[in-house]
Amino acid sequence: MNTKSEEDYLKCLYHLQQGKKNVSTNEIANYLSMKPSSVSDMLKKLAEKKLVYYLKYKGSSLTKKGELIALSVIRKHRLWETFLVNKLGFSWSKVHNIAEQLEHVNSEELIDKLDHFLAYPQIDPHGDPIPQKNGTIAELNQKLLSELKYGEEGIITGIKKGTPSLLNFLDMKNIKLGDQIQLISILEFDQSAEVIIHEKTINLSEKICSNLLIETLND
Amino acid sequence: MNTKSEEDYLKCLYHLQQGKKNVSTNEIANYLSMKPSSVSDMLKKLAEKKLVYYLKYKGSSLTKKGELIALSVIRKHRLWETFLVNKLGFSWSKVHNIAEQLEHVNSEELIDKLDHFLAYPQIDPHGDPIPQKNGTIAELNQKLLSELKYGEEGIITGIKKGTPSLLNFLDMKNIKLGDQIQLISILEFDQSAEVIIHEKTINLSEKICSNLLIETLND
DNA sequence: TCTAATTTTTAGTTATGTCTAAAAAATATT
DNA sequence: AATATTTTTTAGACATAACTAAAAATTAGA
Repeated sequence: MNTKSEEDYLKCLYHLQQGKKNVSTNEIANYLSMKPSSVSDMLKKLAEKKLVYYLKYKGSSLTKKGELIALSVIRKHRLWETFLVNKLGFSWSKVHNIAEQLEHVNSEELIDKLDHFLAYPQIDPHGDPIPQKNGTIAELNQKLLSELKYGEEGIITGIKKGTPSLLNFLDMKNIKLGDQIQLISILEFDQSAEVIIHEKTINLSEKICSNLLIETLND
Repeated sequence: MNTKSEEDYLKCLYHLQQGKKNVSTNEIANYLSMKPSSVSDMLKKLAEKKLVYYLKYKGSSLTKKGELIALSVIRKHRLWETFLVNKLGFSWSKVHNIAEQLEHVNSEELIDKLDHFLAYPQIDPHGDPIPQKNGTIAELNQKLLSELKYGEEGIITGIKKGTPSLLNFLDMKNIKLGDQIQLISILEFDQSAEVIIHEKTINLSEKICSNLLIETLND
């Protein structure tokens, strides 16, 4: 088993590594709010355990083994966030710190059963994909609501241009980040959209559709 | 905040202290699988934090402050066990180790919301009472099924004389430790009992009723 | 290319929480 | 009551994971 600290480093490396070959010691220190010297020590240790590639002064990256551990921690984090929002009624924005603790609870059976209880969710309430048990993870795929295909669904993850009037409108309709939304059709005469949200069909104007960012899954 | 280690000592002290004034260093060491020297060190530290009373060579006991922390940890432990069994479908006997980890997750809001989600349970799946938020805790109150009042309910927590044939019978009926049971009435002619279990009414013979231990709550 | 600035590592320190071994106190035995 | 046994504490060591300060390597600038 790995310590909480090791898991935090692996997860951090996973996030910082996206699209790069190597991550610098300073970047990690900055991300984790630690001193570079502490990071050097830990990288040496993780390299000995064959969880990261590490060349002095040249940065580090995850090995396959390290990546799988990082993904399993991220999986746990995102499943717990889904639980906190969907089952306990937490708001989107308050779950991160709690999930940071829960992600280090160690029991494979617990995570399997939680996954089942949540009906095998694919995306967490922030719209991030949940890694599967085998380590596969769907790619992020953010589009405007107006760009969805008919029938396609996803999670509202952002607002392109957040004018107060738009935010007010969303607030009034009780539409929040993290809500699931499905596009039914776009009406030809005004480009407004029929969507299903909160299990009801409503109509959203073209202006709204071209400002809501939706996270969909690749098949 | 307190460390996981401190919380473990406080909880241990709470359990060992039941009915006694003082707990010896060796008892604690034995319970926690640690060396007495380690326990001495920690007791000194907890005494400084005013969580335990501690007189060298004379044993230790919880202060009011320490007791409240112990109760809050036990509350978390038992709520999580209830969640694991009732919501995730774990068996009674496999939840302890997982709850030992979950009980140290630190978020008052999380526990409040979990309590609500579980519909404010009073007893955990082992039949132990769940401390309330304010630190009150119901007394243990184990009786034979045959001793319950009509309408009284509780949780099956043990078997007085576990003959194989009784265990087989319970197995066949799918009656397990941790199941909720309510006594409806006892029939006069053979002392057999009408009970509700698993939301169905069934009849149990006198022999069974005088061998099943039921944990009830005091009002 | 040679120095200056930046990044990274090493060396040594600290706090937590465990351990072993030895000393001290309390309890039990004769 | 004096000694033996048991319990408990103290003293010193170790691992983990952070830190500071200084040294070394790398990168950037003139």
